[in-house]
Amino acid sequence: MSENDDQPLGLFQKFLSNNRIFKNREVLRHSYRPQILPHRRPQIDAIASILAPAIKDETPSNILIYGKTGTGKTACVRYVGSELEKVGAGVGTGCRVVHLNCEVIDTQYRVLAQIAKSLEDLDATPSDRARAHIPMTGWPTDQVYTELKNQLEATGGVLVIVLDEIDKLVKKSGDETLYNLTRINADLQGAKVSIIGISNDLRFTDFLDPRVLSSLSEEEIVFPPYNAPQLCDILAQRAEMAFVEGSLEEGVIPLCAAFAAQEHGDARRALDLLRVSGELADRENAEQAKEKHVRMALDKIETDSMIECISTLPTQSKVVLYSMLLLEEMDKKIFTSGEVTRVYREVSRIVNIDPLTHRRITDLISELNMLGVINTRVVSKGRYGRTKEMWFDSNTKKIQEVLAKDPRLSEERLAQVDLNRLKASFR
DNA sequence: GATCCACCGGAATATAGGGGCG
DNA sequence: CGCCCCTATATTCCGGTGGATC
Repeated sequence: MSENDDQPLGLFQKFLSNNRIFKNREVLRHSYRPQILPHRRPQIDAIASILAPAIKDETPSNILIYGKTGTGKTACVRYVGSELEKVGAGVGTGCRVVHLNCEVIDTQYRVLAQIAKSLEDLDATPSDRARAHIPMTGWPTDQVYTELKNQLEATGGVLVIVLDEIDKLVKKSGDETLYNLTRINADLQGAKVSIIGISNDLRFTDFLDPRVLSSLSEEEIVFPPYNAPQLCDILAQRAEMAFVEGSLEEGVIPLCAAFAAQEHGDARRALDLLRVSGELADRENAEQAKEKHVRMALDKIETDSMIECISTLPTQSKVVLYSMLLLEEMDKKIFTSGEVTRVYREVSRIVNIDPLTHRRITDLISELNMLGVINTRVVSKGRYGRTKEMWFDSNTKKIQEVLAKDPRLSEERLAQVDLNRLKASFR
């Protein structure tokens, strides 16, 4: 590690010379958009033919797209969208596409504001630039709505609004946004709006008003999960660009594909596996990425994402999580929300934090469950009530380490928690 | 079977903090 | 500044309930 310290550049020398594994690692990132999307021709054609009327300045049908994560939904829509914009510009009609990720932009206000903002960014003319743009907060929502309509009328043409992860939007703030958006055409003279909704959840339409649903799902397209051979094709295509020739052991790609196929055919996952496998091989100066690196990568990806997830938790959630760790330490492998709350109250006193109510804690517990940090299930214990049970299934050591990094949960403070007294109160 | 515990989880409401506008 | 709007977090209230025990 330190033999070349006396040479100039010594520290980074080996990184410069070492390109035994990767040729171009960027190709393996999610953000990279390949020109060819293998095994998605039918879906691309379907989207394109539905959107085609936009070129003739007619309103395309709204589309709902279903498919699990990593099945290429976003990539395909982006691809068709950019082609449409290109062709539209050539013919001289105004076709514009706005892409929103509803996981981030999850309220009606933000959706409307973001659409308007994207439009401003697209229309580069100075007069539009000069117009007062919509603040990210502050206005009444219907004012934003009116302003958006004005912007649309000003430029005319067809606007395709892509609502990625639309199920998140509906779950967090209901279908009012969609109701307004699907009706916006009725209020417009010169401009036309068409909506593409992308959803991971097949059943999210249960939450929708039937009128919204029928309007939104004039067309439906399903993206099936990739199977292992298809994933192999995708990986092979990228690997050719990303890896130095011969730096991949033969079995590596099929193995990555197989792992990812087990997990609902997630191409993103497969690419992560391949990239991390390469990185691990690179780091240990191996000639080739081998199958063992894939297995190491599988493990690394899992723990890395968990560490990231836990360390960015709000303090209160960390305290709740810590309380669960204490219970685990007391040899309670499964514990109820009531127990967690009791331990939590004790911990919150020592850590000097305002204690939350039980109700709030159940919400935090549910969040931890959604994040996959713990597992929960609701069980009835007959006469002894109904409660939510939870347990860890990954290594608690790592969680402990990550939590300890938070200054408010430092070792010294937590040493004050009287385990024995707590334990006694559960007998 | 009927009962009834200990909590679940929806809804309404409060609080604090971001901001615009006149 | 006061007034309004939006969001996130949290509290209060409460109807609802699965199934072991009576």
